[in-house]
Amino acid sequence: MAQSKPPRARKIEPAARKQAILDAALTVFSEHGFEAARLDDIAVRAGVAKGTLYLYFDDKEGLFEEVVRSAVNPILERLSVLAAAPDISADKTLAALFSIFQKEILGTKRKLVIRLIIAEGPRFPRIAEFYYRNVVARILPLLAEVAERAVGRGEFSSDAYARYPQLIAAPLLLAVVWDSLFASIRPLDVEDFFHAHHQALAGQTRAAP
Amino acid sequence: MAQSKPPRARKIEPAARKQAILDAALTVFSEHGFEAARLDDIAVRAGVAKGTLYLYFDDKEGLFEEVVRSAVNPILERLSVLAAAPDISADKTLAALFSIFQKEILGTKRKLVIRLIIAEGPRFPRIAEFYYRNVVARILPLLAEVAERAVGRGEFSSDAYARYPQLIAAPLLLAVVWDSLFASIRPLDVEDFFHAHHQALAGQTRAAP
Amino acid sequence: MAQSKPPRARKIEPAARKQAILDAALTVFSEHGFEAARLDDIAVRAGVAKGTLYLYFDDKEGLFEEVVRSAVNPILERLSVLAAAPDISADKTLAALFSIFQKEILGTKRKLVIRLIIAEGPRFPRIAEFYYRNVVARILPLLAEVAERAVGRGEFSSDAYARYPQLIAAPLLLAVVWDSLFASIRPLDVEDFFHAHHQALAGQTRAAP
Amino acid sequence: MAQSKPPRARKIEPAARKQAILDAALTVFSEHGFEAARLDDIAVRAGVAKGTLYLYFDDKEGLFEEVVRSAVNPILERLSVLAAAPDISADKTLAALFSIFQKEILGTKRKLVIRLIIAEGPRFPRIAEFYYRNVVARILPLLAEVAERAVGRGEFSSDAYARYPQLIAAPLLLAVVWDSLFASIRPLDVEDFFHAHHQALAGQTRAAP
DNA sequence: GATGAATGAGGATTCATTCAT
DNA sequence: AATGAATGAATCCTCATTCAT
Repeated sequence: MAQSKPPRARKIEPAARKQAILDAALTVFSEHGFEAARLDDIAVRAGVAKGTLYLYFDDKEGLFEEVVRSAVNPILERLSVLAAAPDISADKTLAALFSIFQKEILGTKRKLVIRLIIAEGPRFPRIAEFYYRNVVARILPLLAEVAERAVGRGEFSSDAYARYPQLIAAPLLLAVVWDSLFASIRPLDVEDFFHAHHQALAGQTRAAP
Repeated sequence: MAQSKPPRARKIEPAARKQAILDAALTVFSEHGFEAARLDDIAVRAGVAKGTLYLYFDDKEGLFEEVVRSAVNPILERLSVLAAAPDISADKTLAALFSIFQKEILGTKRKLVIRLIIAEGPRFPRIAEFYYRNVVARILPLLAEVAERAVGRGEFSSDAYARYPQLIAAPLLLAVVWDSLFASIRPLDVEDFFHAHHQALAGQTRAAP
Repeated sequence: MAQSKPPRARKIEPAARKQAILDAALTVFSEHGFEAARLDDIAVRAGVAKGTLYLYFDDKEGLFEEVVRSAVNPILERLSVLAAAPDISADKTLAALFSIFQKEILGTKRKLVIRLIIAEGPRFPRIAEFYYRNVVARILPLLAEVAERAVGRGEFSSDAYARYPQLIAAPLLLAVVWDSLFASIRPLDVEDFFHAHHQALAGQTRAAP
Repeated sequence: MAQSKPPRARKIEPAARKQAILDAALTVFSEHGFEAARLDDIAVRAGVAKGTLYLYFDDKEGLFEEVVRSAVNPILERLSVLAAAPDISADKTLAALFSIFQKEILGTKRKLVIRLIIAEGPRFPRIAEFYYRNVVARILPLLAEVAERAVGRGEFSSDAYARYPQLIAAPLLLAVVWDSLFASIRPLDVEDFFHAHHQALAGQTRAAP
């Protein structure tokens, strides 16, 4: 009866397995929120046993925090692209910003992360702080700088944008929230919306048709 | 040390009792989210027994929905004030809007409701729709009208605000979210922020100091 | 504004009110069993407030016991009729027994009491004992006496009935149980069933058609 | 005095564990009825944790139904034995029937199931129907057949038993009910009782002593 | 006496976490 | 390392009972 062991499923890279769990967790946390999310669902969706989760993460909270952290990383990378080319016109920078945001955030599951942070942030101060330090505190100065130059060149209609770059980002936030709450009631044409925002920033008026 | 139980609460106006429960529920739901909120906590905070909650509400969901509905009502009332005086200048209308928002929303627990809706809306479509129909769908046309007139009079720098009144509201949303997430890390001077937003809308630049 | 008090609902006899409660309780206990029966339902059905139940009965158990006791009383009365005329033929006595049982028990809510006793008796030993002393211990000797005379006269096919009068009563019990469990699946023609039982007791065979 | 928790139960055959739960549940349901039975008690008696019950059964109702079904199965098996030998005399068949009933039902916890069905059947129509289809509807034709042959051979005193085989079974039911209600007040000598029933069926009279 | 709002103990069920395999 | 059966703390909800009116 000597028989070699059945060909065991190809060894899965631990890193890949961890990523599979994070992906599954992002989906489930987004759908149900932190409390209502069930580790069982995450395990099933990731194709692992429930106990396996604990080999990669301390507990439900730890998993949640890593979900957010890991989903934020790609955002950081895109930011550095913007940051690396600060000399181009405000026009181009904004176009890039909106385009990146639309393709890399609204068009992916990462928009779920933003809603997760808004929804669960107050109960996870570490998450809120992490997000502030790594995203908010890095993008706002960038936007402020762009706005300052734009004001100097007359590209922006008001220097308020330089003092409060949040004004530039606010419609992006609104788009995310609108999409999660009202998409099925009244969809938002994000591209046109961002375009209008861009016009407003520049103080332009659309040519009469 | 036998201490007699506290005497049963004297006759309390049922409406007052219901309101006490709603107040307590708003606080607890806001602090913990729908799932993590414990009815026990709500009961204690409202000064009633657990079972009493069920005399006033069907179940946890029913209580949650009424919390949102009842907190939205005052907003509706303030809106009708704005709606009733549409002929004044955009300047004054915006000033009133920002003032009302700051005093009646950000300055009260009602800001918690907005965050609750963002956080739990996707899992309570009825809530999201209720909020859309009763608040969003009523305030946006109002803002659009103000913007249109303002554009006609040259008060606004771009007609984009007339097409997308969400652009006027977006900073208000950001203020709520910022307050709930980052207030302790970096507070936002809301008054100044709204003032800057007002300037941006008008395409004005602050006079050099 | 001197006005005589509104004509208050005619004072209800306390006895009548108590009976109304007992009637309602019998129905509800029968439908749901002791544990699952809700005092709220009983109160509503009796047309009184929940607290009123406690003016007439100690608690749920006390109410249950009185329901059974009071429903058993009429049975006792009918028994004494049978007992009072012991000299008639077994034939007539049995006919009277079956008729009474059918009309006064199976045809009324009292059949529910028998099932209640079977169902709840083990948890209410006082009830079981009460029923034994007041019904079983009184009817069985009666049946035994009838059987003895019937055997003497050759009216019964076996003296086993005199030793175990339960054999005479067993089909009555079966009829009650069958009715409560299987009536909707396969109804039992009780009249014919009792007639057959009567024949069996007498050792008779139905004439070929 | 810190005492370590008892070591988690060693690997137990799942089937055995399920059976242990069913056994415990039968006992507890019988003692208290469906509603009053506490799952806690069942779990403790079965030597498992509360949550473990839900690994094997959907909920309290599901557990209850399986208790009945699984306790009925052995009855069915005994029935098939009787059914397999239909050619022997009525005398022997009845003797076997009474003997099986006494040993396998009255002598075991299965008698509790019969009372459970009587007590809870009306609120569990599925249970009542299951019992009717699998036990009642199978045993009655068997008894009818036995009775018919017995009548033909002159072994039974009346053909009523062939028309209503329930008359043969009624004393068995009575024995179960008597045992559960009156055993402690006045025990029933079941063996003698069944013997008397047998005599009555045959129309025999006990020889004078 | 009657009422019914209020109470709070009790129990079914869920699910994060553990650990023997 | 991976599994998933087992655990039991936690929580929603019910309902018998009380008591101020």
